Amino acid sequence: MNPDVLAIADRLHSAAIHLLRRLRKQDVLTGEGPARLSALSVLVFGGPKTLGELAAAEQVKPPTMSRIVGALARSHLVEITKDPQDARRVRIRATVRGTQLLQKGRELRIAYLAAHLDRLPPEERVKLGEAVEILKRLLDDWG
Amino acid sequence: MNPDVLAIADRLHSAAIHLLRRLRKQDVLTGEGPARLSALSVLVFGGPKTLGELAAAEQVKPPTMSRIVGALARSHLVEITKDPQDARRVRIRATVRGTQLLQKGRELRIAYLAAHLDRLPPEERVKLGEAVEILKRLLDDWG
DNA sequence: TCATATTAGTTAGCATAGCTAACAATATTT
DNA sequence: AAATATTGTTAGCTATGCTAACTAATATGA
Repeated sequence: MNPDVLAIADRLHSAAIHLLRRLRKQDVLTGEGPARLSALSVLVFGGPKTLGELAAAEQVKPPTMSRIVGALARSHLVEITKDPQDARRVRIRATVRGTQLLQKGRELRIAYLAAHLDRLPPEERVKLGEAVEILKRLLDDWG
Repeated sequence: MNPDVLAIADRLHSAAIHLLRRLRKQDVLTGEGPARLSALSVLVFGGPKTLGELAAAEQVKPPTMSRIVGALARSHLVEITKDPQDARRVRIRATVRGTQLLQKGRELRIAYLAAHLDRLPPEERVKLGEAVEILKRLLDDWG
């Protein structure tokens, strides 16, 4: 096995854990946890979804997503309606308030990250941006 | 504010969340959760630490680390001894079994990641590796 | 048609992992 | 010696992950 892959996997794992710990400290300022913000983000950028679709998009089991959506609904960040075609299904969509809150979280995260990303040489920032795209594509067709 | 930074922050956040959700499914095969494996990793690669040092390294509060270390000790993955110089302090170090378990987790993660990283063109894999180094350095002197 | 099977979500209950507040024990400082 | 500071632990809250077991609704097919 290629040792480069070993090192990349280790460091990627570690970096992801520590990055999220940093960002979580900012995210809590929105009053919602990371799983809720992430689900909300899918709804804001990807449009309305059923619970099952949302669970699949977030790589989470339906009961977990059910609770997350319930909390978002109680905070009036999403709206739940029954599907008229199939009464088993629920349609979930972000409210205006949900969209605004996501935007606020984005700004908090940016203000925080920017202070650090700005210390990188521009070419390193570009490299990081490219790598994030690679990683995003990798995750999208992960299977 | 540079919109590139906004996009990078968003996608980096999202990618980190989704990557960890994927990897967690592998990590549970070791029988220990991600926070425990991460703390164990610090001990294995960084040598023995006090509880406070470990909490700081993991960007977590002492009570959280206290519980994590307690669980690791019950599984005989770390050993706890009192500091003879200062009886308030505890020294925590990985046992042989802890080191072996970490290695096993590494192998599981690799086997899983490698199957996906291998599908990337080599130059993209190199880019990803470089970006991870940039990110690691950024996190290390985050402050 | 009506019985059965499948699918979509929810509820209940468990574990991990984060936090703060309050405490105990030990060192340090005055 | 007494007050203060440091180090960890305990108790108890919240959030997020899971599986198992359930309800309700749709699809299938004898």
